Formats: sequence, structure tokens, C-alpha cells
Amino acid sequence: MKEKVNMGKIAEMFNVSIVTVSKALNDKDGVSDELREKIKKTAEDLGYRPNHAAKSLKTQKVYNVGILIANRYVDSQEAYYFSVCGELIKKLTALEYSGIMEILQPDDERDNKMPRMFLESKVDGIIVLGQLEEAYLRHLETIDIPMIYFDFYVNYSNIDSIISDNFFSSYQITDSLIEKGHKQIGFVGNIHSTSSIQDRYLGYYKALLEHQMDIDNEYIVSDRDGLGKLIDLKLPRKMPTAFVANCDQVAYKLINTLKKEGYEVPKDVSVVSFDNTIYSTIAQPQITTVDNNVEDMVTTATRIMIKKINNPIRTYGRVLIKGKVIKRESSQNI
Amino acid sequence: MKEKVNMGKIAEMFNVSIVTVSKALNDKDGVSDELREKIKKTAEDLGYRPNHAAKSLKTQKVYNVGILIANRYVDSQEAYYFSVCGELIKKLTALEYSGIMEILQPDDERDNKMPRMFLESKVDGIIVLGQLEEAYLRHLETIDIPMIYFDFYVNYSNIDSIISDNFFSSYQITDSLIEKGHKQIGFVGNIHSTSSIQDRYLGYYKALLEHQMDIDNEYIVSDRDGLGKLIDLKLPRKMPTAFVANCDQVAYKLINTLKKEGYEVPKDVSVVSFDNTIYSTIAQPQITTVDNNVEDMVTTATRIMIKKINNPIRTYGRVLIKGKVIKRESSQNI
DNA sequence: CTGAAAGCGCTTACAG
DNA sequence: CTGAAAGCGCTTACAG
Repeated sequence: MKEKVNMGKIAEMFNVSIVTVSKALNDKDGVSDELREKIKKTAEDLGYRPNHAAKSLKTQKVYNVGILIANRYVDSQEAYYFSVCGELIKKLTALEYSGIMEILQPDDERDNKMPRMFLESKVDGIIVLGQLEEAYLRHLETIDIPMIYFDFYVNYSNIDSIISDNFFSSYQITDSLIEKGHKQIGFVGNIHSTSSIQDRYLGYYKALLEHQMDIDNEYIVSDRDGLGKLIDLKLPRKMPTAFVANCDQVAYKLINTLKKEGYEVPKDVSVVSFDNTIYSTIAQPQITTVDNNVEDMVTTATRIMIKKINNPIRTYGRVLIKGKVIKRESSQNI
Repeated sequence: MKEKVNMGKIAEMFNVSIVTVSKALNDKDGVSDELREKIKKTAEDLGYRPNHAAKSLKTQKVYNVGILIANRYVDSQEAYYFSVCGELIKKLTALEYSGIMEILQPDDERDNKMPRMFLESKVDGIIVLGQLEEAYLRHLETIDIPMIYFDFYVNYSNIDSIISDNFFSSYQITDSLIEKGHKQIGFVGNIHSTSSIQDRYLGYYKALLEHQMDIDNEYIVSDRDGLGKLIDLKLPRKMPTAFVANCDQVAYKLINTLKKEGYEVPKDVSVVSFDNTIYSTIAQPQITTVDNNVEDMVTTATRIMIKKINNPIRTYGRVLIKGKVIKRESSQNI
């Protein structure tokens, strides 16, 4: 275990060339099965580990995928992006890649500093987890290795995106409220804040339109300021019978606000939301929500990334992944 | 941006050798300041990125640290280990290292499969985040790169550990209750279950001893069975005026149980706990707890890891990191 | 089936 | 201050 063992050492032991050892260990043609097996066994016994750097130097691939995530997404106790990150890493490992995670600091985002893992040629491609500032993204898009945006997209750019089908899911869950007999349905979220909130708003709107229900601006409640910081919710004077909240955390806040003002959920007001995070289960009552189907998103993202690494020309556009409605106790028939 | 630029190309442009370019870019002696600046500027303009693999091949270091974490710690919505992981990665980045995260699957843990990042020589050292099965750890300890256990230790092993000072923190927070005038103080936790609960129990005991307060077995309430599964809490018939709970989640349960039985917190009974997790803030009232001081733990772990990479002989033993008491509303003067 | 040769892009002594 | 030489551990044509 102490002496460094490399292909040369194994080659010596068998009186063959390094080329033969390389072929044997990498399951390439040109070695007899018998010799291959013996070499493999010896490598195993000696605890041989291929020198990854040497391989990379020749193949020009490092078999690492970078995961870039802004500090603001990992700061809170809520850990949606972290669990996505975990899933990404599992999938990458299964595909013989490793995941290098880097957290983008606010200063670096402002100063357009490229990720270190890119500058140091440590990754073959980058998955950007969660939206970044526009100026930064424009700068980032000048890099010459494959990139994928995960969980967001930007209008002006051609970078492939993996996103949950917020529009369709929102349409579905709003529709389910309408089917339960609700005719006044509000929406909670700053619709100018992120594309995901916007899409959810539009899906909600589509459901209303299809049922000839007009949108009432009174029913649209903002949840955050321009910088994304959550603000206190101001309930409408005229109350709807149901709310579609743009995420669980806000739905959780909404339910508490409603209770404080004397409304019962779901008896007086139904609440549904998105993301199926911890907030949807610690709320009283537990919240009917949409699970983003992270599993599917992650599988798709890693598969596309590896295809792009092997063929950088190919593009995939915006890939929409359908969510699943999780029925709980916060919504009921009217 | 298209043509691959390497040191050779830059050397050509200036009619100097690759050695000179290398020295210039790496701030080594042996280049005139003037030339150095010109080379650096050109490298920047051309978007030169050093080939990390080539550097590694020579230096025998990859400048990556692995973070190994069992799947069971990242499966739940609660994300303590993820946030630790995030902090580790930030610190590593600041120290010019990258973090490669790998999630250990249950099967691989059972089958003693070494982490891929190790087998593929992608990391210079490994930080193990959270306890693993004993047999697996014994196997893991045969590897020949530096290793650190984070947030746990094992009695039989010599691997350096970074752990929170549960004993001392518990002593401190119990002492703070005594200073508030409490004389009957209970402890909630199965003291035979984990070393962390045991240490917290002993710290609690030490505080009582120092104030000549006898321990009353009636006041010790178990919280989980032998397998770690949480059980319903059985309140003592004779109620103490305060409880030290072994973690926030159990404190949260305790508060709800107390309320159900008609006790007010903190008016009738004060409650303090450990970990400063989401449970401590969603409880009503919010819980006085001990923050593990992840910041300090992480700083220490990364610093030690890098020292070990540069000098693998040196050992650091069990490093205890002090926690910080976070005062909230669940405890008060008697 | 086997191997000699070249080379990936750097760094590290060492000589001038 | 500058550079020629050697070499890190592999893989990839290519020749036999």
C-alpha cells in the first residue's frame, strides 16, 4: 500500500509493455483474456489506482462536472437546491463522472468572476443550479465548455435549460381548485420577480381563462421585494375562497397570516402551492402542493450534459419536466 | 476563445521559453517584472486557463478534497449535513482547493466499496461527513491519503476528528438555567443511544454537580428506542421547572407534549436544547438552543486537511469545537 | 495478440 | 534573469 504502484510496475511484473497493461485494465481489444484477467487481479491486489491526471492530460477530459450555485440559495435552512445537488451528484457518479460543487459568492457574481473550477480546467461542463444575475450569466456564456441551466431559463440566451413545467403544473393545480367549485381564486407571488413565479402565474391564469373566470387584481398578493427578500403578506380586503401560492414557504406564511386574521384553512380558504418542501408538511394543515419531480429533472440534466461533453455542437433547448400534484389537507370542496 | 491556448503558445508570442511563461504566471522568481506583467496580461486577454491535469501530473497533487457523506444523511428534508457541506466547499475554495462531493449508497457501504473519487485519484484527501458503519470505516481507514472525520469520532480509530464540544456546551446551557434560578432540571434523551446524547447528558450532570444539585432519575425522560426511532415522551409525575432536551426536534416534541398536558412554556417549564435547527425556530415559543458553530468546525477541518495533505505524518486527534448558546423565548427566570 | 514511439501541458532541478 | 532537458503516467495511432 505504500509504494506508489503504476502501470509501469505492473508491466514489469508480467514482463509486458505498459500498453498491454493499459489495454487490459481498460477493457480494450488487443490482450488475451487470460493475460487481461491476471493483470486485473494483480492491479486489484496491489491497490492500483489509475492516475486520473495522466489520463486527463491525454484524453483532454477530466470526467468532472461542475455544479455552480449562488450563495443565496444555500444560505437558508431550507435546502431544496442542496437536495437537487445531492441527486445530481448521485446520477453523475452512476455515469462515471464526479461532481465538483462551487458556491458563487455575491462579490464574485457582481464582479463577473468566472468559477474557479472552470479557470482551473477542473470540469468538462457546468450545471448552473438556480438563476444568477443577468450580467453574470451573459459573461458566463462566453465559456467554451458545455453548460446547462437547471431550474431556470433566460429569454435572451441559447443555453439549454432543464426546468419544471411550472406553467402546466400551475394550470393543473389551479384547475383542480376550480373543479372543487372555487370561483374566486387568488395568487400569491411577486409576478415580476422570477421566471418561475411568472410561469406559475400564467398557468394559473390559463386555468381561469379556460373557465371564463376573469382575473381580479385584488386577488394577486405580492410575497417578496425586487431583490427576492420575502415581505409580510397583505391579504386582500375582499377574500377569495382559495389561493395558489407560488411556493410552499410562502404558502406556509400565508396560512399563518390567514389564521391570525381569523380564517380557517381549508374551511374558509383553501391553499395550494408548489415544491413539496418541508414547509408543506410542517404546516397545519399540511399543504396540497406540486412535487417538482426532481428525479426526472436530474436524470435528464446529467444525461444531456454528458451528451454535450461528447458532442458540444448539439443543443437541446428548453426541456420541460412535468410535476406531480400531491394531495393533502389544505384544499377542499366549496 | 476557440483555439486552445497553452503556455507554449504564449511563449512563442514573446519569443521566450515555456519555462519563463510558467514562472511568470505562477509568480515564481526568475522573470523580470516587466516581462511577467506582459505575459500575465496576454494570458488574461487570450483567456488562458492552466491545464490542471498537467500540473497535477507533475506535482502529484490534484487540489481537490473529497467530501464523503452517506445517503441516509441527505435523504431527509432536513439538511444539516448539506449546509455543512456547503460551508466546507466555500472554505476549500477560499484555500484554493475544490470540493468533490460523493454520496455513499447503502449497498456500497455494506460491500466495503471504496469511494470512486479515491479509486480514480481525484482527491488529495477525504472528509467523512457523519458517522458510517464501523466495518466500512475500518476498511476506509486503509487508504493512503489523509482523512478527517467530521461531526463524529470512533473509539477504536486514530483518524483525526472534528466534533462539537457537546459536553461543554451542555454544561454551559444547563448552567445558564441554574443561574436563572432553576433547581429542578430534567434531561430528555435516551442516554444509552448515541455518544452525542451521552456527552450532552454528562455535561448537564457536571453543571448539576458543581451546584451541589443531586440528579433525580425521575427527571430523566427517554426520547427514542434502541434503534434511534423517536418515541412518545412520558412526562414525569413530579414536574421539574426546566428541561434540557438533547436536540431541537425532541425539544419541539416536548413543548407540544407539555402544552397538551396544560403546561405553559416557559412560564411553567423552561426548555432548552441543541443544534439550532429549523425545529428551534418553528416551535412556539422559539427555543433557546446551542448552535454547533459549524463555521468554526468547518474552518478547522479544512485547515487541518490541507496541513495533512502537505504533511501526512502529522496527526491532530479529537478536536473539540465550542458551541454558542442562542437565547430565545423558551427559557426564563424562575 | 503485443509493443515502440510520440505526445498530452506542465514543473522542477540545474546550468549558464 | 533565462532556458534546455527530463519526466510526471498515461493513451493513441501505428507497425509488426
